[in-house]
Amino acid sequence: MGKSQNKREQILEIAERAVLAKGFGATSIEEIIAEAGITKSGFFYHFKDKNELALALINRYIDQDDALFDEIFNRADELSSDPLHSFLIGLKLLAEMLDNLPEGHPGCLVATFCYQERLFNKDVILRNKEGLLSWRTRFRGHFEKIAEKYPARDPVELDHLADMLSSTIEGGIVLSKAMGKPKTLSQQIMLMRSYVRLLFEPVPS
Amino acid sequence: MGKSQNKREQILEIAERAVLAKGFGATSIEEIIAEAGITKSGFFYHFKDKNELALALINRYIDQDDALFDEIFNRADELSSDPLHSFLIGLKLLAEMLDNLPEGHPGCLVATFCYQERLFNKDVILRNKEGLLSWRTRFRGHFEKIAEKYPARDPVELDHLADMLSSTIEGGIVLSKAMGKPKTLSQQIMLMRSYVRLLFEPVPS
DNA sequence: CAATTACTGTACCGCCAGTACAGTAATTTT
DNA sequence: AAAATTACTGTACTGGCGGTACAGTAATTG
Repeated sequence: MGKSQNKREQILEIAERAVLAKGFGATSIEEIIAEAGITKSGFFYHFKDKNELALALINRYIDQDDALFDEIFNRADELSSDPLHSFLIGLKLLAEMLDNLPEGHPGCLVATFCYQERLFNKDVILRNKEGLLSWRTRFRGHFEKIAEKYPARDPVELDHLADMLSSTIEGGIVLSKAMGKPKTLSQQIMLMRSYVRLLFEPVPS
Repeated sequence: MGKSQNKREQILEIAERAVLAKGFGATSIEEIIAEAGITKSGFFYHFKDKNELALALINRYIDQDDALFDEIFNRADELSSDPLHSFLIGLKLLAEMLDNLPEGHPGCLVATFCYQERLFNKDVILRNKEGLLSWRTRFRGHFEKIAEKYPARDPVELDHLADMLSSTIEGGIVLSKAMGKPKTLSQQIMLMRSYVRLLFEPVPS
């Protein structure tokens, strides 16, 4: 290879930060290449147009998030073999991890992209949707095992419950960012955890 | 007055739709004036720059949302004088109302703006934050009355619980838009309703 | 030694935000 | 009836950006 090989990765990092702070349309290629120290030709060597950058950004984001959820819930499974308590531990680990980000959560690309859908082609929109669906499948798996062992105190659809975690994270990020309070996100996750406990944990009779 | 008087309002309507579909930075003044049938000078007569448009948009959005919450929760108060049941009715009315929007919720300006903060000046950011804080105060009022009468089954902060409704709405809108399923939003609100019931409603011993 | 990778450099087009300022038709105030 | 205000139109310009095109090049790989 020519030189760095990681210039592409650097572009993605810079672009993600800029897109989360200003939106995709307002992020200029010029500012990205200025910060990355490359020329415009260098950028268009890696991405044939801005939409290809968007696709690479969302793919990267979803892959990273998947890896993070794997790590957290695998760790939780090591700490308890009970599906309910393992999931509750996972939510706590998630909340703690998010609380330890000094600047708060930087923002979710899925959320920004859904608020700028007119800017993207079908591939990007589809990948965004797939990310959400994969998280639904993942979390639904947890709730299926929980509901098998513990009867729910209120009849709820497991798909909706699975979506609730994605929704809580998305909503929590919006409140955190808009109010300038990083802790808000973890507080919302802990509230959802409280709901899961009330819904499934047997009353200590 | 010159002619229409409502051109300003028309600009705001067109701009809001465009901003929710493409982001603020990607919404050009040219397209707004083209759709409104005015000239660029006409636009700059009403708003001295794009930031003033942003401020007018967020003010309008928050005012409309406040009016909507007033209507729904006043109506709920007419249907039950009990604070818990009145709030549960309000959540149901809200979910039903959102379900009856044929195209789904168009999106929340507070959410888009928080994902594009670098584009706005302090006034806009502040107004965005104030909107969220006013909803916290509003919903906290409901939870205070509920908690006074019914002991919570889990020790939770009322501010967090109040934020949970804003968070549920924001998260639900993101999922609805990204997945192309308008019903997701009302489903999430009904899940929050289920939580409030489990948290406060006495068990029928 | 040839091909590939990862770029640089130069030059250009058309669109858009924003500025400036002069003009005007209708309405309201005095 | 005259003056002022409101709500615009019209024209003309600057500078920045997305995107295209294409030629060149230094390092690495097969």
